[in-house]
Amino acid sequence: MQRYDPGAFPPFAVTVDLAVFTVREGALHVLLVERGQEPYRGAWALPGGFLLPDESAETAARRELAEETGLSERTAAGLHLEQLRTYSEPDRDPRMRVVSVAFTALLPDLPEPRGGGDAARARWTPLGRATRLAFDHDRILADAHDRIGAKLEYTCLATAFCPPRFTLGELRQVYETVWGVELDRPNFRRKVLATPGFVEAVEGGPRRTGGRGKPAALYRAGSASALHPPLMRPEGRQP
Amino acid sequence: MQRYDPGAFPPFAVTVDLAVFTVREGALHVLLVERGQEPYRGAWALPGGFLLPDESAETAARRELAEETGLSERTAAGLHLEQLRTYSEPDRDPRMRVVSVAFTALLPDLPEPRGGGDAARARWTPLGRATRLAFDHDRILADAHDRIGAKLEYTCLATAFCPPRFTLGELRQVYETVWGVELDRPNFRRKVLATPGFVEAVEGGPRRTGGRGKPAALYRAGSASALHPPLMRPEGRQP
DNA sequence: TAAATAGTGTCTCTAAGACAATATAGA
DNA sequence: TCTATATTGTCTTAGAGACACTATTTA
Repeated sequence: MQRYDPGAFPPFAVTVDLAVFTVREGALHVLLVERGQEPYRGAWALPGGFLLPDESAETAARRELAEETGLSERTAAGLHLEQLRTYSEPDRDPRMRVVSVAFTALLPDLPEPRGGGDAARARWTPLGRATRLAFDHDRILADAHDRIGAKLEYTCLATAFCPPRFTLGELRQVYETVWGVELDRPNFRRKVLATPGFVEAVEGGPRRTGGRGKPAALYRAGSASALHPPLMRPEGRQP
Repeated sequence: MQRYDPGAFPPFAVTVDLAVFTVREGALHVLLVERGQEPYRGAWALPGGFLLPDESAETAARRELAEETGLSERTAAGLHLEQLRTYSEPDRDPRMRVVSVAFTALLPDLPEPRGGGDAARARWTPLGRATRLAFDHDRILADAHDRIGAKLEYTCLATAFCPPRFTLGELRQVYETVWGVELDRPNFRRKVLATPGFVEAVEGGPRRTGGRGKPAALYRAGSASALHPPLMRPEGRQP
């Protein structure tokens, strides 16, 4: 920022890439698009695109998210979106310098992406099959997965995976799916309810979680954002 | 990343900004440089600069860190450097679109930056007096401070603030300085020593921490990077 | 001596983990 | 009936917080 010589700086293209996750049928899914042009034509990639001249990366990410999922921009404006990190290796795009700001977004289980334009090529893909992606998107996706796993430990973010009203069973399944572990039901319940502002009880009738079993009480996301103390995943470490 | 039209993308300048912290005399200090050109001529700013055509942001950050501190690139290569986030508001630079990838670095207490070039304008500044910085650097600095405070809780990063051999008193002062709290000495000691790989005892003679008092045993950083369970700061929350 | 820091030991309380037992649904 | 889920409750244990006490240095 010191040597200031307008016009003499090396020009870069700046893009955003989105790692958009959801939990469906007990498996973590990520939103992928099929590339229509070279390079990597026909390969799957994270959705994203170039920043417009007067957009911040956050604004561009929210716009791309709305375009790719078919959500209204108004709905997309309320979704949880968070910067992951920026990828800037000189060779990450075969034909020019492209610096990409990556974001993660967590969505409740939504219908298959509809709508015109880019969304037509978008699909929810189980994380295990989201491999051999274009560019360095395998790496971005792995980083995003690590990040959300870690964030579930010390934030209330898991509720972003749930519909507006959810059962504690559904919330627990979010943790189990993202972490790939089984959690003790009674202990999970105790921990969640003992954390002020994590969830709030909702009147309305109870609902079944898995088809069978006793119907469960409904909750909505609370006002807290951090978890103190954290809800640590079992087995200590994971790096 | 989808609509690919080489040459038709909006061009951006890409820079790195560095929030370099150290603990001296019981206070958190940050490395600042005085700007020599417009805009913000004469104002203090975080060190940083443009990416060279074949550099990643990480490489550029390490190069700038070496230039600004006067450290050899070889020494700088071993220092802890971590991406904070990317700042891309359209109006963050008054004359053109500049996207900046911000990094944090943690250094042990070093002599005043020496060496030629940019380092001549660099100074360690107590965090409380690092205000009214150029561009959006107040915001970046605040984000960086938040981040390192949080990272001390669940990583072994505090040792990056210490010299190669340090006492537990020095390590505790790092926590107390960054968090702005007092920690119980015996409990801190118990926690650190009970975490495998956090620190390792070193033979050598004991050393005084604060001038007075019983000399303390020396330790060096261990091989662990994460802290399980975390070393939470008192009073629960801080946002 | 007093003051400051290092280090040991102890007690309490919270919270996590394990797990038994009961309740209510569908197949 | 059996099975699956929800919900309540109990017991044990690890770990954090508070704090007393001793040890060793400088002023």
